[in-house]
Amino acid sequence: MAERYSIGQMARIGNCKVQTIRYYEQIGLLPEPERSAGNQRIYNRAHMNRLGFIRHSRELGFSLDRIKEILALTDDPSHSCETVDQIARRHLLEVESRIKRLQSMRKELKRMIDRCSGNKVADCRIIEALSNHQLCLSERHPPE
Amino acid sequence: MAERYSIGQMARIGNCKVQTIRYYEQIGLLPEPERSAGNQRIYNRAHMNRLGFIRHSRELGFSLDRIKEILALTDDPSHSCETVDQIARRHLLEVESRIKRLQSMRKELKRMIDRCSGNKVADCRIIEALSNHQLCLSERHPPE
DNA sequence: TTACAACCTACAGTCGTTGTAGCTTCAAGA
DNA sequence: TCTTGAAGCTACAACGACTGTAGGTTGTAA
Repeated sequence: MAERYSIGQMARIGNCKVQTIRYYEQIGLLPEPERSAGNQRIYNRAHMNRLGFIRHSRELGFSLDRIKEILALTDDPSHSCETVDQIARRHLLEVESRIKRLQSMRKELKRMIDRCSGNKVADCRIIEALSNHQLCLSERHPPE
Repeated sequence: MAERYSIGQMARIGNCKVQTIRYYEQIGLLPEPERSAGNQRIYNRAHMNRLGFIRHSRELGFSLDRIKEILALTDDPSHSCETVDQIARRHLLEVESRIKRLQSMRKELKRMIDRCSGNKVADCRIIEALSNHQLCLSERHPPE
């Protein structure tokens, strides 16, 4: 019943290279999986999901250390509520700031594409839209 | 009238190190600025905005190569519409996929925090929420 | 006018990954 | 059953995007 995945299948679904997965194992982000008689790694669905989480988080720009921290929360249910609350809230603030910035990037890209369907790219304002120093500041001094 | 910024001020606003800015100059992502009599870099508002765009994009997980591509569009208004359209649309798809993933991350973080205000972290589902392989797949085979 | 922070170049080190070399294992068809 | 080619293994070097350090110079404010 238990699904079994080779490292190659993991890499395909995680949208990364085989070596990346071995690297995650090496630094303790993924647990050492079982091995086949011939010493090849055998993963299960839990590994797959964990890798999925890591890869999405990486693509969204979070550091491996940050990801490790979040995973630790979910690995050990004995964490105090304060700890979870602190880390999760901090992460949430960052996630929300990223959503905001991506939304303004989306708006400007759409504007660019629309305008282009006219004829000239003459005045592209994507830089102005995203240089927006207010956003930086609000991230560094979150309103609390 | 023209605002003048030192490399240190740039770094502060761009939320990065001074060396990072020199590095961007070195690889041609930022233009060489004027220099003072004593050979120190002098930036203006345009540099500032450009740096802001780069830094936001980086924090949102885009590669310098991708950023260079987008900046090239805005630098040279003589690009053909097809080029702009292609690159901008591709970027837009990725931005939208990231927004989606961040939104599901946000949802799970909120759930985590709420639940915690009860008492136990017992069942955290952030991994399941974000391992979501549908999302990967839809990104790699965007619905066209 | 001095003293100290901020700048300069040049180069080494780090993090997260990717590539290469040289070998072994697995699976599928002759 | 044999073989052959893809996929796996370890070990280690190289890459992209920074970050730190050394050793010196400039800018500014008391």
